[in-house]
Amino acid sequence: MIKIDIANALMASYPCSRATALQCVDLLTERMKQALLDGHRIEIRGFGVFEPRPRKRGMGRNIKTGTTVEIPKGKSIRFKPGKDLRDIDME
Amino acid sequence: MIKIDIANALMASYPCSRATALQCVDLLTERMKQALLDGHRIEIRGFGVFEPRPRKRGMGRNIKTGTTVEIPKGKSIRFKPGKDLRDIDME
DNA sequence: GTTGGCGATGTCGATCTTGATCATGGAAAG
DNA sequence: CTTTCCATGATCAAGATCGACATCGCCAAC
Repeated sequence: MIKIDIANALMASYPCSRATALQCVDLLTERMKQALLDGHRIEIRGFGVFEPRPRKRGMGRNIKTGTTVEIPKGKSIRFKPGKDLRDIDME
Repeated sequence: MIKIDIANALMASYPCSRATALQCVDLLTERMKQALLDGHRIEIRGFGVFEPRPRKRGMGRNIKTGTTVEIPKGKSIRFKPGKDLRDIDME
């Protein structure tokens, strides 16, 4: 599923042009992205929680060099699936 | 940031009632949730990728019992931040 | 059709995950 | 807007998983 599919889902419930639907999706993702970059946690009950976390790890590995490289950045976004998404049964 | 904040952001760009904005957000999250439960990967360039992954682990630990408990489930949703969200500098 | 974000690879250690419970607060109803 | 409801956070331990880097191919986005 890509952005267009989400837009189509929106169009199905709220009749509007595809361009409008895409802009809507883009707007929401952009807002969420900005909020995360701003360090805010996004919590959507029943879906999940996006949370910016400081990364404590400080090392990685480079294939070609084979040496341990330091990880300069110290943040990452963690997504914690909500109740509905955690209740997945393996098929 | 919670659902209402996202709805407000939508209302700011697309004048509509709060109820409509909330329904819109709820609709999108619901669609994404269903897609994930259906095993589909959701890829939004520049934001991130939601991907259902089979969990290979099969054990954990329970505090109260203090015993090793088996993890029955074998799936979880992984969110991989896109380029814009990975480029976070620690403040 | 063109651009460029994203996946996979390999290593190795820090991180995450699962479960149950109480408290907090997101979410929905009056 | 206020109140109620129930999902979510933290916790403990052990073990599996993720992550970063660089590059090419692929596909999302324009």
